[in-house]
Amino acid sequence: MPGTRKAAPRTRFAPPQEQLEYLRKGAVDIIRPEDLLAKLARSQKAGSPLTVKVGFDPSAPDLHLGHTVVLRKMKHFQDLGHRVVFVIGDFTGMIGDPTGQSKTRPVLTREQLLKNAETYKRQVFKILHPKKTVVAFNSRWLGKLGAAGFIRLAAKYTVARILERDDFARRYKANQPIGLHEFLYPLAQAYDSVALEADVEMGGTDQTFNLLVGRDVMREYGLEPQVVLTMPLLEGLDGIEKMSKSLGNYIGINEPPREIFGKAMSVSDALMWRYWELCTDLSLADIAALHRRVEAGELHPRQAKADLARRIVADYHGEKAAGEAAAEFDRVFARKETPDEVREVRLPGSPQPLWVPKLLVSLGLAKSNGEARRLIEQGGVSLDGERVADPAREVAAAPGASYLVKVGKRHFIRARFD
RNA sequence: GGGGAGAUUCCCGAGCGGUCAAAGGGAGCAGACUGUAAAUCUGCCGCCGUUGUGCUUCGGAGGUUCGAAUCCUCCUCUCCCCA
Repeated sequence: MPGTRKAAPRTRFAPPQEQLEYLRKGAVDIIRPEDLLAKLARSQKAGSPLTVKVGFDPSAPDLHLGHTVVLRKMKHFQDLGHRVVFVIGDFTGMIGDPTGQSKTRPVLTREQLLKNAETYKRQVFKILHPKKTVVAFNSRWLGKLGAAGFIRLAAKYTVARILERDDFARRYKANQPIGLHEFLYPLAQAYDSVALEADVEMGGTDQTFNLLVGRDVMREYGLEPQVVLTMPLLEGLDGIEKMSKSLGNYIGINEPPREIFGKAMSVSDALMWRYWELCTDLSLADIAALHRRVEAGELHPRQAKADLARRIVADYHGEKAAGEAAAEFDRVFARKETPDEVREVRLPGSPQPLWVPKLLVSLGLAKSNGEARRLIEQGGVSLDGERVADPAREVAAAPGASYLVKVGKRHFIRARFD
């Protein structure tokens, strides 16, 4: 939508070349660097910022470390004085990004949307500058497009070009279904760039195709193509798949400090360097130095990892919480003691004794009596620090009774009977 | 519109009338080891407190059979080839 761009007060910008170097750090690819340089130069001359756009899916407002890789780069743009637009894809969310097989998504109500947007903001502003960030919903312009407008948009691209997208190509070859509407996703996203007259669009490397379509479509609408900047995808805790909520290999930035710490500690030694690089602000040179010290045996890898975990927690919960999480971790795992704070669950008391598997199920530590039983048989359950050996074991459940239940290495719950 | 192939437990994938709660792999969980891990090894991995000639599951609904994931009919969905 032309005219969206507000006339910003003249700002002083760093030399274009310097800005480019700063933005390059950590980026996988910039298409094309010379275009970016030209835009930066023009922006500096005019004293007006570039518009940098990044889109986010509205249905999953729980941000994890993987998202922060791009967010950090957005912040770099803000640091340089540019205008960052955080696009919430409420319209495109109806389609669902074809990246990976997405299931049919529920259409969100207006209320849910606003709620999700709030959740987003709360998390995103742990990294981005609140005042320097524009939040926009893409239904604002895509919703107005109408059927005719959409057809005009679709006419600007060809099936063959869409099929170039490796995700589509792969599915097509593998005889897997591709919904027609999925073809529209990249186009709708591209139209966001048209509406915002984006100078730069950023995303993970898996977004490369979508981002490039943006360039083509902008050209079709007579606009200067955006520069595309891609950031690496952070591997999840398993070190293989990309971090994602559905794979369960993520660290959510809203998770409690000790969860974040524990999860960060669980990454492999090799992967830890990747996290240092993509999830902290430590410079590449400093990370390399750290790496050398570990290689030389001067620094124990565990220590390096603990420092990493601590930094990550500190970013989202502050230094104090990070220190506590570290101490807690040490206590529970290194010294195998009980955490100082254990979640307490209240259960209705009864004069009848309670079968331990049932106790585990009502505490949510097992899905069925059978599973609970197996856990006991495998020696994974202890009560008040004592391993439960007998799956038939019963326990008094009179009001006032209380047990410290431990399942596996790190699930502690205090059960208290009322 | 015509012809063909297919839908199996979280995922991939075997099974093709009983011996199937269903091979194998992956994921997950527990135990051992450790530096928290990773790697490795071991065990578990539908439900049921009496573990059984028990119950529920193999896209959906019926049917054949003493007996069906396996055969038949219809339906839904997917893919391929032809038009």
